[in-house]
Amino acid sequence: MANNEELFKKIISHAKEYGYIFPSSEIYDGLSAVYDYGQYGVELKNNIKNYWWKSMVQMNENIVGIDTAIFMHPTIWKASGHVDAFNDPLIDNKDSKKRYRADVLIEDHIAKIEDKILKEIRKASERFGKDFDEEKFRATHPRVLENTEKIASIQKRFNEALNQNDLGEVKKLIEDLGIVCPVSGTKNWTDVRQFNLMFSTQMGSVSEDSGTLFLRPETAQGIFVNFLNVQKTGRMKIPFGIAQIGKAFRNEIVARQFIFRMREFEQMEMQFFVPPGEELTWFEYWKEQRMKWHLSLGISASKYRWHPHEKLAHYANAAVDIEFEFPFGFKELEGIHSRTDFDLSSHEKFSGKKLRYFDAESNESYVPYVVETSIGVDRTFLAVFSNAYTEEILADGSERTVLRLPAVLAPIKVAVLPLVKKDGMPEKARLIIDELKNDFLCQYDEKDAIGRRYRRQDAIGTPYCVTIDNETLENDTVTLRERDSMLQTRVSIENLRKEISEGLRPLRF
RNA sequence: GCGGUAAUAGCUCAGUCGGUAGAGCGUCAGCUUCCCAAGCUGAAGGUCGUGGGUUCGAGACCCAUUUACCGCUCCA
Repeated sequence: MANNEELFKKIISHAKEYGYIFPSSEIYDGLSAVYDYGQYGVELKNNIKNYWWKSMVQMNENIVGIDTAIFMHPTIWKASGHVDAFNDPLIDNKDSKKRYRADVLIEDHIAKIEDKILKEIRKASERFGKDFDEEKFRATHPRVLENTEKIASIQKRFNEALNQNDLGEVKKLIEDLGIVCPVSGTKNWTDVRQFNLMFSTQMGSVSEDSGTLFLRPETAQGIFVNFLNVQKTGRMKIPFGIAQIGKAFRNEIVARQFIFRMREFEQMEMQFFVPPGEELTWFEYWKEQRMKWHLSLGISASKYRWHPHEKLAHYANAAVDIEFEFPFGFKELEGIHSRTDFDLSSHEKFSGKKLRYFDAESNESYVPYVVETSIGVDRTFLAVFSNAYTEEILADGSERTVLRLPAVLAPIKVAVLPLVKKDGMPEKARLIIDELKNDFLCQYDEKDAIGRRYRRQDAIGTPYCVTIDNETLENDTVTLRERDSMLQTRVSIENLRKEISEGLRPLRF
């Protein structure tokens, strides 16, 4: 584990040192959990997005893409459940320094009272044997009645406090109930504070007439609210999907682990609309498709695993994560959720607009069910990057740090290197770059010994180096050096583009 | 958000008892070099995270703050 921590630190500093990721606002001491992508980082990130987009929109006739605004009507977040579901009231115990969710503390307390009732029931059931009537017992036994009423009154008080956003009352409830911290055993509580996962901002230039908006915490809602627009203008027939790549914002309590959990991040989501009753079949289909996509990058299958959700979110009837083995352990990379008709139905309710699909074949109209695939761009970046980082010892005992990025995702595809900086080799190299730069992002380097230049390209993950030597000047052939194997082959300049293209082709899936 | 640790050149780090800042690597310029980093010469690069304080004098001591890491806490 200590080794992995070391490795993770090295990966982070490599990312910075080689222009992949910089801490945001670094010259002003940085901004917590916000990062900028550098000159190579942006290429890798764009390549990841492009690779995903093609796999969805280009490879599937029935999937189209959209790009919706980050600002959306505030009611959307009521409809989606984000306003209610993501306001966690938090409270700290001053002695143990432990933090709890206030609602969980109260629910635990209720559960304890519930236990007492169950104990009475068990005792009575043993006493009366098979004549025992639980319903009647619950309705008549004085102590059980008393506890049942207690639970009801706690729940009522708690719900009222939450509905009125009265956090003082929540704290008072905890104090009145005599709830103690399970660790310190004391009642020395801080005030209850609301933690809202969504960032808010003001629309309108004058503060008095401005309305509060949220920065979207997920891109999915932009798809749902455009369901009809896309379906009608694209003449889409169910089943069909809408894909989107875009930024989302969440006010995480603790945002750590580099770019794994950032406050501003980017998602690649696809919502697939299906007839009611077929959602679990499609859920299985997309599970399989998405795993194939990951494996097509050539990363070892052992780095991935499934994580089925036991506790489902308010909108889902099936959910599974694809987890990746990051240097800090297996963590969620992508989620595949069967979201039912929750979102579209909810938007029907809140907007008053019908969000239905008329199926001409079956002659019926229904609210489609949705299967979602949702993957983090930044997490995929981190997965690919951390998996690629390799320190190896070569046969001659020397060390090499190489980014074994999937070639299709590598920022620079080809480095063109004159073996020496004379005899017309630099000029020849420039001509070759002109040949290649339409198809591949190229880099020219003539500084330092050739070996050092190879290592520099290894460090940024360039899959191919083309080297111009004396022979090149005689017969128009160059050496093509492959990053991972370090093997060189002699290739004629006119075949270069073809050779490189083949090496950049991803595995089919 | 709480507790602990840390912050010196692009990177990794040294800096003695408090006396005006150093190395290696990297970068840049030039030389050399026909294929896998560490040949040669030269140069640039630091108000020591930031703000206060103690002191004749602070990179070092004290306080605050920011950021990162570790442990809690939270995570649709």
